[in-house]
Amino acid sequence: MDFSNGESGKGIFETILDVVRSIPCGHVATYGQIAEKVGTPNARLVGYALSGVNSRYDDVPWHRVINRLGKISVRPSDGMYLQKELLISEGIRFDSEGRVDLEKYGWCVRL
DNA sequence: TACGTGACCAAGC
DNA sequence: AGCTTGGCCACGT
Repeated sequence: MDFSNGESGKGIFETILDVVRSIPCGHVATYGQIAEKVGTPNARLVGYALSGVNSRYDDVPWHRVINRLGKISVRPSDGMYLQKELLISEGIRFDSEGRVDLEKYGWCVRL
């Protein structure tokens, strides 16, 4: 991948990463919400961007990003256990189905 | 330039 | 909330 975007033309890639960085501690966001924040891409690109973060960036709380069902989208091979541990460390709880309460930990969606 | 891929989402059964 | 189908966009070869 060529991340040589420079300051002149920040690619959507970093744009998504920037939004992920803005996720507050102890909260989780869905791909759809991030997509909404970025304002452009489909949720699919969010997951695509994070796939790169997983192995390239370490300053992005990718573990706070989950799918619409409030479940971890990452495969066990990618570090899904790590994500669960990180979320638990933030105070987020998982149910028997490995899902998170979006109603409680959802980014700011709950009014 | 074109094809295939991907940590998704929405709608239909 | 279970499963299947279609669609969208950016990246790699």
